[in-house]
Amino acid sequence: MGKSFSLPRGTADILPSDITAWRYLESSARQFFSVYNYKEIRTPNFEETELFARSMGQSSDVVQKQILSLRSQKADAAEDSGLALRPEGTASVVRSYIQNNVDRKESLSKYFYIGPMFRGERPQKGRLRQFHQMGVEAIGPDSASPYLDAEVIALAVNLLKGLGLKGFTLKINTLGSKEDKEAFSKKLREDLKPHLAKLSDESKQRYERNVFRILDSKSKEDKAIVKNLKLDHSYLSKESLDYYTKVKENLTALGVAFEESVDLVRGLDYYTHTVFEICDSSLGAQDALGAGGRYGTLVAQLGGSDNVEAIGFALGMERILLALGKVDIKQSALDTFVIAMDDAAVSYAFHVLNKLRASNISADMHFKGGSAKSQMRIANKSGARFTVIIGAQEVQNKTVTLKDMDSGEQEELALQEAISKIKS
RNA sequence: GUGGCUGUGGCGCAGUGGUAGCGCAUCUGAUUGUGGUUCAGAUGGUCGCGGGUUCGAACCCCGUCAGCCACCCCA
Repeated sequence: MGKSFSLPRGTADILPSDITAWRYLESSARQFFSVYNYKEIRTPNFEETELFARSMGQSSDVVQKQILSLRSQKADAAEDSGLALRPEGTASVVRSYIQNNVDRKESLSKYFYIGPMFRGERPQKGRLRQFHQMGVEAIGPDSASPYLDAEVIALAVNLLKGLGLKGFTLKINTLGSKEDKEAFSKKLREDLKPHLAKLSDESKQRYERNVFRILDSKSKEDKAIVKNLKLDHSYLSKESLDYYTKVKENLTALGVAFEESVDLVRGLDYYTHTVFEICDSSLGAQDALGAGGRYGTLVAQLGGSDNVEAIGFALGMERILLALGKVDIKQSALDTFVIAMDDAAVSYAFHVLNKLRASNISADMHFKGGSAKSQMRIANKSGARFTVIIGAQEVQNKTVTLKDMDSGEQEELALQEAISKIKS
């Protein structure tokens, strides 16, 4: 026996027994994306580390602590390659958009992606180091429309509903323009200053690094202080407020229920204006099924044109699956299981197996033989609708015995007859 | 990254100092070529890994790895 290996921390095998749920999730999602006219894009699973730092924000925890860097064998052992596994999808999609000069080809591009993401966090329920997200990005000079904000949010909500989820809530907020955001950040610092001593240690750090995060602190003291600030949208420009009002009107028109939450902020720097979050309380601490928002300046920040805006969201697929619980979808059953009653019948049974498959009938058999009883047990466990029994008699008569596993009835037939019966 | 809890046959668990059991699953059998129920029997574990204490450890101690829950962070 050699050394045995186990999964790297925070990763998971998706076994055949899990696949049904995954495929259900993916195919429903693709259906929704297609209905909303979003096209699939596939980007590499790794990029230049700098891309993530510039997009998500140098100070964000994801960039500071959770990036999994690649190390080149050619370089010194200590030297990293400047490449990193992607912690999210947006940066790559925007990079690709810019690199391919898509803004010169069309005024609005609607993309979706599905794939693995990587973050070096300590694993817990709903949080893995390799996890999967599916998301949408609408990018282009024409993307600055409150209708598009509503469309993107509605797509996320309807997709989750379509999967059968019910217990989730949508929260929305606006951060305003880049200028508004800066003004708010300043105001927040001033308002919090008198309370600084009473804030939790984490929030003291947040005060310096990213004040907004204090707003969704889980500490009781912090919550009380934040509540007392009586936050509102008074720092917003009229344009930003009007835009936000439009988004809400459009959501209502689409029948999308939402909660407004002035203290909803996102951890990544690139968000401006509309932000939203979809939570499901059944999930525990990691309760965000998905989140997204508008990013007004990201494209320019990454070297694209100034007039190109974007909006998008990402959904955590493992979390959706957790929230769905046991997905009850019938597995596609095996059509037939072939049984050889004795060694002499095996080669003819093998021939029959092949004929069945050639006729597009799913079929399997147990090559190791064994008693008729044990083979029948295996056939039963396989879930096959029919058993095709081959013994001396069938070999002699060039026939097969076809047994219906539900009714238990069986009859000896020519192979062609059996095939048409299975297909009917 | 921090704290708490956990780690025993494939799975779920019991066993808290004298070298391991239970349920499910698996396999075999219950008259000659036949399943799902039932009955009888059988296989399977150096008790996550590495040290230590002890005459003796699954059980106590230390370390380590992994999982879970919370913090943190975020999808």
